[in-house]
Amino acid sequence: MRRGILGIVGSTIARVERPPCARRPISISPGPAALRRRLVGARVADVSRLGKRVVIELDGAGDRLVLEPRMTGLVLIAAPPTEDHLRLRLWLEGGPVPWVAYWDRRGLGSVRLLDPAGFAALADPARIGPDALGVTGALLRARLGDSRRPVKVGLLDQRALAGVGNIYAAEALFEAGIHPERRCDALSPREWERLARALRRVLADAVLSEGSDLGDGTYRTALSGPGRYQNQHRVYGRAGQPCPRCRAAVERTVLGQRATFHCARCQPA
DNA sequence: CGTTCAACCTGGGCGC
DNA sequence: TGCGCCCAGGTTGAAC
Repeated sequence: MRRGILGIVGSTIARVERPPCARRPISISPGPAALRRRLVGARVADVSRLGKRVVIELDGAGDRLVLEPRMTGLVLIAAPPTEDHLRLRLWLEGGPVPWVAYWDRRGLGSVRLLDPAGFAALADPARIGPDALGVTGALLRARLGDSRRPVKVGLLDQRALAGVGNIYAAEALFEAGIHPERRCDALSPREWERLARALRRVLADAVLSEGSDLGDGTYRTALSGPGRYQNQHRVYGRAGQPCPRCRAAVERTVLGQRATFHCARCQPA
C-alpha cells in the first residue's frame, strides 16, 4: 500500500473530501473542521509505514496522517471497488496524482491525524515491536523465545513483531517447516533462524506481488487492481488440497480464534 | 500469563 | 428467490 501511493510525495493537499454515503462512519480524527484546517495547504513530505499502518507524513508542524486498514481498508489512487464505502479523499495539486483515498467496506479501520507527540505514543517500542521485513533469528528469539504461546499466535502479536498478518504467518511457518502450534519456548535457535529467513522471503515476495487477493474483492492495490501473491500461497486457504511439497492434504485448524493452515507432514508437531 | 469470548462492521458463498 | 449460517489480510478489553 505504501509503495502504491509513493507518487503523492511532493504534492500539496488542496481539498479534503469526506464522501457522505458511507453507512456507519469509520473512526476519523480529528473532526471535519480541524482535519481540513490542518491538512489543506500541507505538502506530503513522505509516505512511510508503522507495522500495518500507512503513514502520510506532512511538512510544517510534522503532523502525520495514519491509515489503519484492519480487515478491508484500502489506500487508493484509482477508482475504488464501489463508491459507497469511500471514507476519505484528499485532492492534491502539484504532482502526478489527482487524489489519494481511503476506502473501507467493513469499516473496522481508522484514520488519525497525529501531531509528533501523538505519533511518538503510537510508535512507542512498548506498544509496537520491530518491523518484520528485516527480522533476524536472534531478534525473533529475543522477542518471543520465552513465550509459552503457540508460535503462530506469537507471530501475530504486533507488540512482539510488527507487520505479520494471518496469511503470511501461515505461509512463513510452512516455508520454515514449523508447526503453527509449536510453543515459542520450545523452538531452537536454528528454527528461529529458519523462521526469520522464511518471514523475510514471504513478506518480500508478497510486497513485490502487491499482496493477496482472497477472491472476494476485499483487497485491491493502490491502482485498484488485484494483488498477485495469492498465486503463491502454499497453504493459506488451501484446506484439503495437496501440499506442494509432499502432496499430503493441507489441514485447516483454528488457533487463537484465527484460521490456520499447515501440512502435518512437512510441519511436524 | 495464556486463552476465550464479544464487539466493532459489511458482504460473498453456501445449503436448504 | 430468500433466509440463515459461516467465513473473511484485525484489534481491543473483559472474564476465566
